[in-house]
Amino acid sequence: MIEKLLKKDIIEVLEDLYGIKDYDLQFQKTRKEFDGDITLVVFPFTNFSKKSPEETGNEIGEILNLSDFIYSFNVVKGFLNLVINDDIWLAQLSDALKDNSFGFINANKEAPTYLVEYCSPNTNKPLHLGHIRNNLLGFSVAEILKASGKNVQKVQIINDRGIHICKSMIAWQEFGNNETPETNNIKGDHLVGKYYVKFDQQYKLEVTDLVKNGIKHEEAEKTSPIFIKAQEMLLKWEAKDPDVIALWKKMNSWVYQGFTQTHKRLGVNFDKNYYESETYLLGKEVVKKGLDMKVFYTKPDGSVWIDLSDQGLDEKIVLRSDGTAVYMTQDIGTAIKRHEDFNFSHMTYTVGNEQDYHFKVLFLILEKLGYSWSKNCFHLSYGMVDLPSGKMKSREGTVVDADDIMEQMFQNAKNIAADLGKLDQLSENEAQELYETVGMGALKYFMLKVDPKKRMLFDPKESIDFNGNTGPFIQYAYARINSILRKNNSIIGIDMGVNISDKERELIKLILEFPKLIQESANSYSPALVANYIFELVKEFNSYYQSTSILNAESESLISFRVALSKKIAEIIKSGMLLLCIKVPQRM
RNA sequence: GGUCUCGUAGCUCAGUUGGAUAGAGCAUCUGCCUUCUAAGCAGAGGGUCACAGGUUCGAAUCCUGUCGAGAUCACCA
Repeated sequence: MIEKLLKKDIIEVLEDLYGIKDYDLQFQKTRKEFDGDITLVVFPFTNFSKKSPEETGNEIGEILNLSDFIYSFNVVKGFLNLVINDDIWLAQLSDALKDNSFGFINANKEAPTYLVEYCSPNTNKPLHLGHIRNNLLGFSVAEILKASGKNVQKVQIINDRGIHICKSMIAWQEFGNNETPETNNIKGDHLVGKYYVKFDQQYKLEVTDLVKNGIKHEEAEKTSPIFIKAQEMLLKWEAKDPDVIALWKKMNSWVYQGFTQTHKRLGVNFDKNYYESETYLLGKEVVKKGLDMKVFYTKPDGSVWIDLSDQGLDEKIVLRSDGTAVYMTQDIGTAIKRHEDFNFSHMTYTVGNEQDYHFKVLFLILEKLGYSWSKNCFHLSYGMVDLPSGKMKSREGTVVDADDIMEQMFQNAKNIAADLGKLDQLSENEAQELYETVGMGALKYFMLKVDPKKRMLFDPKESIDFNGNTGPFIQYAYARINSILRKNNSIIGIDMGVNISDKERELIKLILEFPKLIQESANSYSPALVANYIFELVKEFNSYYQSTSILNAESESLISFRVALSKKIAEIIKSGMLLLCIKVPQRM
């Protein structure tokens, strides 16, 4: 905000002094070790001024210093450090205080619609830590986009059909003894996952047996009885066999109950679900159209392909020789359907970076088919969550289960609270709620503070931290401010004559960055920017809190100013953390 | 092998279109609760930004190459 005001003045000065027009100014925050608030980089002007960087900086500074904004200036090497007048900061803070949704832009009807897809699970096993990253990223990006003034729809596509679910179904039929979530008190998605594992075990046994009997390994993998049964079941499903469909519906409903529970605890939600069983046939029509347009071509065996070698990519199949759809076909169809459903301007797919290639191809195909909105489709490609031993592998039992880790975080929060003797003032219900808030806060912040693009490491042996750059650290600061506000919440308004300290000035500057930060994290689809910003704000506040008494300040106007400053910071912490799907406690 | 991504302190990570002496947290060590909540604060040590060139006033950031890690290149999803 301040930059905008300054910009006008500086551009004038540059034109008067050196005849420079419309130069793209480079501002940066003045580093802590120097005196000043905003720094203008003057190196680029030396070409025009024909003087040293120092002289150039001084020349510009002298004239700017006449302005009301500037209190003083200094030049170090090629950097012109500007000290802004305190009443400017106070006025800006005062404006921010009046704004109840500071930093947030409400989307009106004309605002563009952004679709955000995330989660998109298979229905044959429960969610794991990787899904937690996916869900949190997708949800958070959606919230950040909303905050930046977009209309947002959260969607997922549920991969509810195919050979994988048939494997669970067959294994349940063969070994399940009619076990249900109710009879054995097991969460539905875990129950179905159990039979998916059971299938795999049985399959391996059978393959081993066949190999012992002299059959080649490759052959054995294709002829094992249980594998054949699964394939037959898939065919029956596609033929809409009533018994198979009934079983399929029953087992999927178990899974959905489980997913709903997990999503609820995680705190994420969706505006619309797409089911692959309903969309897997979409796209075939489009392939025909694409053939007419000569975007695709047919091979002798009848399969349909696209040649992307001129874009540096390969040939890619879009329809099997038997005429059935592949993943790509469905995704083409689903994308088009979504555009019909929502007329979105942008669509984001939150999917791991192992599918980078797939989405590159998908967007290219949509473009070649003439869907101009394809250029606004974005693959939010995030890195895998790895264990110290490498990738999580369900077959090796190294998968970190989503429900387990959430429960573990709750227990950790409870234990730590007990160690710290925090239990006294709270009722049992309040205490339970607090453990949940803090435990989940630690987990979610841990996942979101890392740049989405980067792969991240999770070590199950070392539990997630509660100190330092963590969710609970931030929540604690919020609770402390709340404690102050419970004692004094009377803000008379900012006295413009109040003297502010360096720390207070730094805090005001940080507060004023919040609106821009939301826009930046929306533009870069990065909740990590929000996380790191809140951390910086809280760190600065904690230092201030420790060194400065808020309620015992020397004068009424100073108390009022400090309470107002703290309150605004608490508001930003709360609204910022909500963008990360993290709640903040009143006490902790 | 082709394509893509990544490599910053012992560990986990920041570092906005190239800018000043590369920053946090954890871990280690030293202090601070009679004062608004110590899940906190203040401080110390810890670096060849993988390596080598190049571009320029200036490079962790851009380009090229080398090494290392990962992903992907299926009539799987």
